[in-house]
Amino acid sequence: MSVKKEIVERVCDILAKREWGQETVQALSDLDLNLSPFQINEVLKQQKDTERALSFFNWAKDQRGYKHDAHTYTTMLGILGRARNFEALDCLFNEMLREGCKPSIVTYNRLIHSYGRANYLEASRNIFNHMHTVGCKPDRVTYGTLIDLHTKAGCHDTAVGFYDMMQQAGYCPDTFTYSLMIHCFGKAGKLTAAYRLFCEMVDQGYPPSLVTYNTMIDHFAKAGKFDMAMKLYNDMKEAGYRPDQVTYSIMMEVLGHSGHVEEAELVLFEMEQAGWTADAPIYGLMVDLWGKSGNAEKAVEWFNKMIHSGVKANVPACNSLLSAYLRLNSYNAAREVLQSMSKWGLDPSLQTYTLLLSCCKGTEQQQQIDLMLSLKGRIEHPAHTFLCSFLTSEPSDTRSLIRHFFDCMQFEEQETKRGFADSLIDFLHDSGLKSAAGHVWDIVVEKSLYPRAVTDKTPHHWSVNLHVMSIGTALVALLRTLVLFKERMVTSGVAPERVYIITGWGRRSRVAGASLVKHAVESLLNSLGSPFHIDGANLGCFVSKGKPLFQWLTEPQVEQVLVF
DNA sequence: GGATACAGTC
Repeated sequence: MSVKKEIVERVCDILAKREWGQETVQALSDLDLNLSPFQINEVLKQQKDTERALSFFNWAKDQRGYKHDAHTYTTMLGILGRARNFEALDCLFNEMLREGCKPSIVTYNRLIHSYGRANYLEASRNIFNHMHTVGCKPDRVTYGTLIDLHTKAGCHDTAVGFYDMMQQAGYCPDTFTYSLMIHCFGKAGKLTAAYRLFCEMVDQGYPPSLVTYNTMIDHFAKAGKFDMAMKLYNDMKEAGYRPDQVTYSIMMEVLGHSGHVEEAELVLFEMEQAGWTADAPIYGLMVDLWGKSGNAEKAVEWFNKMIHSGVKANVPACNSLLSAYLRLNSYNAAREVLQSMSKWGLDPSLQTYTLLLSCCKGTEQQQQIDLMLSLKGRIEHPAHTFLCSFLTSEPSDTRSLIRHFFDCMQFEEQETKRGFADSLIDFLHDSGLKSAAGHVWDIVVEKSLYPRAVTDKTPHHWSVNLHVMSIGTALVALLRTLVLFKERMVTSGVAPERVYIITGWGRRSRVAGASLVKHAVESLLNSLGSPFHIDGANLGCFVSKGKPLFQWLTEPQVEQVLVF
């Protein structure tokens, strides 16, 4: 081992031994070394604990003749970003500038990533714009990071915008960026565009990576195009890739969701034969698949298999098991899952609470309601505190309460927050608390949790997309959006040519052709005598023209329904 | 020497 490497290891050992303190400082100075920024950086990279990393970083700063460089600052900024300590991160970045250390492209890329992963997307875009003003030219990684962040937030159009910008800036897409965009189009439901890019990358001489194959296979499979998924799976093997855990997970999920959970089990065994070991997420997937198929015995069997194989249960796996029991109204078993979680030191997540909330619906037996409430009350999650204060608050306080709660949930994934919001709105709507449900909808729109729900295809075509929502959320969203459309028409004085209400026709529901959302929307529209109708081949889409729509919206009995 | 992607709770 080189002397340089040995020094780095000795420093790491000292740091790992104890909490940062006087003893650490003494031990470091006993080494009597003049560490270079390179070595400091190597040490920093190995630090898992943010506080310790920062103490070491500050200690280094005080060493005689030492000065941090762009690499060490960047690494430290990355560590703070990962810990979501933005106060310290801003402070350190300012210090970097003050010290005359010029941020590099990597520094900016890390900042963009740090803010974006914490859902501060606007801050990410501001940094991107700031780069231009200081003459730092964004590179492929910058664009790739922004594409990924916006894809994850569901802002697919913005992601495409960054892809176009990247090409205008003179960068051709590479394997990495192609994979990102294929994922983006797939997530946006544009399978054809995704596959077109896949073919384009091959034509351009960029070989698809294992990740590209996995992504494309997943999107084909989720869209029900199993022949294409299978073809790519074979192509992938022909290209010399061996399926990895992700490939196997994708296959298992597809099989499970199309009613072939036993085949999914076989894939897991095949995966083990191929030398991979099942981890908590893979076991969790089996628990989930059996649970969703209504077989709680098999779900718990796999859960126990996980424990016995020495894999520690994680929160998602527990949620899957909990969900399996709740689905069958087995509240005592559900309670035991919650107790086990607490015993294992696993904190219930927002999803745990969402599951319990979704179960509070459609129950008329007082005994079941009581059981549910006792389960929910057991959970120490901010969501429970929020819901309790929300249900008892003065109407004038509700909006600020909701806003504050979602502010506290800043770091949760969009999808998770959307799931909670959906259950909450559905629950409130179902309980007859329409006005409260409307407030929640307004705030989640304000927080961009449904970036694709209300869109304008062109200035003359407006649409609202309800097809992934629960019934209650879809109805609340529809009424609120109609109010919005009406206000737009009033202020602009212009009526759009077409207005679309997209409900889906049930492709995603268990029984094809039976969309509960569509039926609920249809009855509401019919009961109010609306001008919306099914037009053309899309059975899940209601259409109307702007002018008759405006007239209808101003009818007194309609206005009455819209005010809540 | 420092930075980016795929599956898995709903």
